[in-house]
Amino acid sequence: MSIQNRRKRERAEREQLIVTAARELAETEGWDAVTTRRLAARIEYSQPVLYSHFKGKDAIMAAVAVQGCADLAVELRAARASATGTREALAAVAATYTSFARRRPALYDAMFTHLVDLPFATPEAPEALQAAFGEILRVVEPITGEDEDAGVLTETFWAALHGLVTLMRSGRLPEKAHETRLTLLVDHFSAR
Amino acid sequence: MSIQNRRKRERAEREQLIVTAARELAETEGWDAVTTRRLAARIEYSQPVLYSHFKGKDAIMAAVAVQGCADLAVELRAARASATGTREALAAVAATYTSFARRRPALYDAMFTHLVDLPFATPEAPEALQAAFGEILRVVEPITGEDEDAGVLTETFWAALHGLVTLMRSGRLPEKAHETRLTLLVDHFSAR
DNA sequence: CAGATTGGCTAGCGCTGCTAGAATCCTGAG
DNA sequence: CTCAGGATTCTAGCAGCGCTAGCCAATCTG
Repeated sequence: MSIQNRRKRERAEREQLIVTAARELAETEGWDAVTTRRLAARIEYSQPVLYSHFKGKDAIMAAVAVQGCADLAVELRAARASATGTREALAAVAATYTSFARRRPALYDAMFTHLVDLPFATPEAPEALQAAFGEILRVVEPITGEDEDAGVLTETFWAALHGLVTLMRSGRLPEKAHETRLTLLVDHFSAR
Repeated sequence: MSIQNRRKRERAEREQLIVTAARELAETEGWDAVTTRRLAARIEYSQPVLYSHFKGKDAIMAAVAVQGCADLAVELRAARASATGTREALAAVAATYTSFARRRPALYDAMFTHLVDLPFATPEAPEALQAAFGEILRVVEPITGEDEDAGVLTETFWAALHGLVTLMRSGRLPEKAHETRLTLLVDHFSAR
């Protein structure tokens, strides 16, 4: 019995090792550098071992994405907690969100840009993902109008943040005016 | 002289053929299906011919993207022209923008999602790109506040649209509430 | 200790973007 | 009309990709 337990534990550890290695490699050299060969070399196993844990490269990215969601949720929660007013909380969460995306671009891409077959807007979505969304929801709720749906408004606000981040990161929006754009967005959402 | 002219013309025609074939292939089967081999077969030339016109696959995508911008600019202009009030114009352009992205996802990706080394927020940006941005700018200008910059506000509004589109297309936002989100966005930007 | 089973590895498939060098075609001079 | 020279296009191949079939060794079971 205990032997199987140890085996299972070792497997889980190795799986975590893969996810961590993939994240680190992606964060330092970008996702293009995360090839199955390099990843296998990094964890000091052969390629096929990866496939005994994950269906394919996309599944590994998905696993990294889920962990990223947890990280993001933690940061957003802290931002929300440290802000006082409703508008301040919205601004703080927005700033933290975009900051996260800029500090950890590879992680952000795995979470929200790359095509990963994760369930998103359903109850089956990973817990960490729902937690991150929930943090945004909590600061959007207070600025939701009578005839508005807080969930849908949160989606809209989130999308706006996502757009700002991705367009800026790909060089389509100048970095210079980022703060201004963020302020404009928060203004237009919190003003009544 | 005339012979060189003919050659130049034929070269230009072939280049256009490549761009068109790439766009068609991408629109019917996605960018993953646009390999240099398939593209070469489609235009009935060998692979290296592509590289005598473009630096690489990315450059071909960039060329497709520029044409796509022209298409988008035309649609946005029509939408703007057919709307009456300021809020209606904003809503019409927003709806047309998201509609374009949903109708022609591959084209949209080449323009705004994929990494293409096109100059964007500079005077060197392709004319078609500036035209498309200008169309959005023109409907945002009237809703710009006293202490706001129309250009930056346009960037913000555009980013919001982009975020809505990309998150929805990747399955991260439910398609169902799209219209509602669009309305919310336009409301919050046009309301004073 | 012998046999069954699990698990990892080697090797390889079909594909990718891209390119060096051979082959072919066209042009313009004699 | 012929033919060298230059431009142009093609064949063939490189290195690397994601992924997998099948072998081999270590481990567990009776």
